[in-house]
Amino acid sequence: MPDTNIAEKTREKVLKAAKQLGYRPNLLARSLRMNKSNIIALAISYLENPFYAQVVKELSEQLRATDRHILLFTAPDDNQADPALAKVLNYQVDALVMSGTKASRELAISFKKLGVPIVQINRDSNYPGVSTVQGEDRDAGRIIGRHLLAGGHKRFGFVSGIADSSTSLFRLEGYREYLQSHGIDDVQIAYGNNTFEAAANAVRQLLGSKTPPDAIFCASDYMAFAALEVAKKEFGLKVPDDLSVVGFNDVPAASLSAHDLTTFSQPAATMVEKAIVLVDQLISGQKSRAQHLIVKGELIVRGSSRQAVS
Amino acid sequence: MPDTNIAEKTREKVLKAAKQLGYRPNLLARSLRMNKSNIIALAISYLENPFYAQVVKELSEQLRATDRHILLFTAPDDNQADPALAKVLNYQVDALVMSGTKASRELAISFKKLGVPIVQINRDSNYPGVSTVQGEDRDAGRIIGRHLLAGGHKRFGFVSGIADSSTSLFRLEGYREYLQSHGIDDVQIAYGNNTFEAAANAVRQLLGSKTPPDAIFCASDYMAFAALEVAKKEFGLKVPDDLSVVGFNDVPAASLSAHDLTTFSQPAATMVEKAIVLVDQLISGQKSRAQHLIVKGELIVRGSSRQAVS
DNA sequence: TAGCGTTATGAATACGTATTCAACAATCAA
DNA sequence: TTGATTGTTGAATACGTATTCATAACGCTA
Repeated sequence: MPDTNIAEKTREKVLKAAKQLGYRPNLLARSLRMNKSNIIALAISYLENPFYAQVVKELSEQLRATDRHILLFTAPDDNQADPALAKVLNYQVDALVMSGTKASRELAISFKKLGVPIVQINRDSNYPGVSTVQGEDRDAGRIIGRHLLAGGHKRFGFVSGIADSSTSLFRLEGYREYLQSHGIDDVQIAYGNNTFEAAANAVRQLLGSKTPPDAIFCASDYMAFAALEVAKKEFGLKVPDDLSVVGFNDVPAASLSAHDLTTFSQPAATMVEKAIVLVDQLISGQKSRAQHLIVKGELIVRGSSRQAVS
Repeated sequence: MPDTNIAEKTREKVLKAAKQLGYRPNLLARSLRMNKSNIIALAISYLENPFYAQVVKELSEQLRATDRHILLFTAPDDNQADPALAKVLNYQVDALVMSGTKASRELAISFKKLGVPIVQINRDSNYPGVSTVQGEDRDAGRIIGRHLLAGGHKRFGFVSGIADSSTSLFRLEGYREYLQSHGIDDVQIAYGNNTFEAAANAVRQLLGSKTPPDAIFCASDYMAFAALEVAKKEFGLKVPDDLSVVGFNDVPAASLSAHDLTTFSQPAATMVEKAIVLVDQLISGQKSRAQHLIVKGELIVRGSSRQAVS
């Protein structure tokens, strides 16, 4: 280990070089030489949804501690990350973190071949080399089902994200499962695709049906805001008297009295923290196989859902 | 120009190399050689404010058209971008775009020395080599002053961002100027520092005073949401009967009936578009001096402010 | 003075790309 | 056939860094 050497001379040099000559190490050259860029690619969708904005913020801030930075890729939605990511590998990034979107199997395999770990936040995956950090989707669905059933609701709706999004599917499964085991077989489903407008349309569809639900579980707070808007403004419904609305994520805005949204929490900061731990373990070779973590949350009951009468 | 050559052979090579060998050009090596990375640094604050999230999204998407990507730096607030940016220059980025934060004079000079253009979105600067894209801050302040005065208000408040933030200062100046020219000398100012909690405290301070304002102009929609929350929930005020609240940006959520916020629009997409034009002109040497652009907006009157009686 | 271990210093190499230059083959005109 | 022109190819170089290897300096002992 030839690195614990002279003190005075090195100090002199460092001082001279750094200050006097204004020396700036070229990080690109270093990366080229070291085969390590200290750059993490982040592929993300739905930045207008505060949950994902939080993910960006947290990842950037937490990564700063180790002098790493984010190369940002935005994807249109869950299934269209690949085109944006076509050239990620060319940047020699140390890892790829994805949130609100996912990699195709082919892309996952390309990454695996090159030894670049992929960690997905808030999406499932069983592709080789893809690790995940998820919330308690299925359990949360059950808990929300229980909460709504206990509130005396009769007809249940669900506003999903993109149809094949794992998070939406798991949440729906838990929801359905609980209701089914209590004699409710019918859950009306509409697709909000994680955008405000599509979610508003989905709610219009649900509430405009012959037997509109009196309880709607939305797969994200962001879509739940659209639900509240449409229900109150367009259908003149009182929340929670005529309709209960439940969201997911516990985004800060959910606690505003203007929304007062019942929701299931999913702490972005914690999820990002775990994702970074995974990235580090996978880069260092400490773990070689893909890991799958769950971050716990809890039901936050607020005014948008009718309470159980006891 | 020796680039329009053989067709068959090149095709063969490309096909062989690209597909068969899985060749991936190393963008870092290319950048090193070309002295051009196709990477734009983005320094941004307040990602929890949807306006800035929009900026990130727009910049990323618009940059994709030219195959450039964002290296992301998040700063705690207006005045603390420098530490985060300490090593930007080492990445050989082609330009630095800043929004919601600004560079120090020293940093600006470092960038100028190295020929790396800086473009600030939504912040002013007269530092050498720093271009800006701003909204109509001063005019907007005047227009909001006129709107509120016409609404019959008597006591005027202002919730500012960080004290020395140029946008807040300009907006306040226009606001004050209009009111002053109509005989109102007193504007009560409190500092919300662009965070929700600080804005809530600022509003508590304003509304808790002996002569609380009946009109509050907040320097951002995000802070205006805090104002609405505090006014309604903690002070039991009716908006706009007891208090009018006006924001700035016309963030999508402002149009929700839950907020129904009167505001002055500032289109993020357009601002980003102009910023990219500036970046391109400055990189190509088409323009050498710093440029300063204004993007127009308009007053969007909604239910959070009392209307003029005619 | 030669020999030894420690430590500093200098030169060389490689990372993967783009550019440049020289060499070479092929085509065509004289 | 020769010369000129054009097109094609290969080798060399440079970008800025980290590593490696060899050399040189130093203090000490035999």
